[in-house]
Amino acid sequence: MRDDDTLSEAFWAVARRLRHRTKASLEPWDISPSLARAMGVLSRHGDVRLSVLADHLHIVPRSATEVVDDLERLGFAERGPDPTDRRAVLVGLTPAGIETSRAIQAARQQESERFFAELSDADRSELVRLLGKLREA
Amino acid sequence: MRDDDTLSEAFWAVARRLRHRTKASLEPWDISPSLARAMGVLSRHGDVRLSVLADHLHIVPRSATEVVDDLERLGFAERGPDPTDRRAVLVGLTPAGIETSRAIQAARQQESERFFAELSDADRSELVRLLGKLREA
DNA sequence: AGATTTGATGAGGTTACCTCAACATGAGGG
DNA sequence: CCCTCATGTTGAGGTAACCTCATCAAATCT
Repeated sequence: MRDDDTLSEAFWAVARRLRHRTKASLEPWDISPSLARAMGVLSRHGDVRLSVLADHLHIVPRSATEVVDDLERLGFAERGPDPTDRRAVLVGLTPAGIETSRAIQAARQQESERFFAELSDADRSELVRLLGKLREA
Repeated sequence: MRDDDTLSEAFWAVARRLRHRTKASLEPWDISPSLARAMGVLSRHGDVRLSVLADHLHIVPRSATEVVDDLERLGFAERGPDPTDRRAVLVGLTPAGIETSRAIQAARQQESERFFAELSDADRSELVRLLGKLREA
């Protein structure tokens, strides 16, 4: 009964394919997956502290500093003071960042749709259900 | 109907969890996931050329050189000449490598079983079916 | 007020890759 | 047989996306 092994193997094979597709869909903007993810978080949450951004990305704050550095360099995000705590930094998208983020999310969603379109509607919701079970701790 | 987006999100959430588990299961041997993968390939295919190992790992040959360097340093693999081509190098596991590889694979499978045990038998085969569809080009 | 905690960042490290160039060996054509 | 071209591996050097540890200022607790 070693199809559990087959299961994780199959899972990673699909993950690899999905990852390549996702990466390809970012090509028009010449932006890395990790920056795109960060922009997604910022577009969903508005101005947040750097440490909050780090939490959402599941990285340590020090690493978020670098992500924000990169986004600032690209003109997609900017730092501002937190009025309630002078140690803290609030990070938010610039107008250019908002626009780009929207475009990226649209493209990414299209890619995702195309990828999972290999499944029927019924199969897709089945997959959602199964993945939902595996997400929980 | 934008649950396609939810789908890839859910997929990555599960991937993250599975990756952490897998990594944790390697702790007793203090070996990196990439070396463990390479040992898996070597244990399945016996002595292979470095470039063949690279193919299996989906990395360029130059990177396989480094993987083999590491495995050799750990005493788990060794290089030998290819009798049919003096440019080539055959890589194989040492006895210690074979033993360790077996232990790792057992542990890894146990982890995988535990992970997917959150699903019923029926759900598991359903997931295998769905992932199978998504694997194809 | 003084001690402790917290938020961000400088310095430096790691993993797992990559490209490009060099070098030896092998294979095909004249 | 020699010459050219292709192939297998590796040296040199680079990158992305993380990490830890130390530092420093600002906030909070006692």
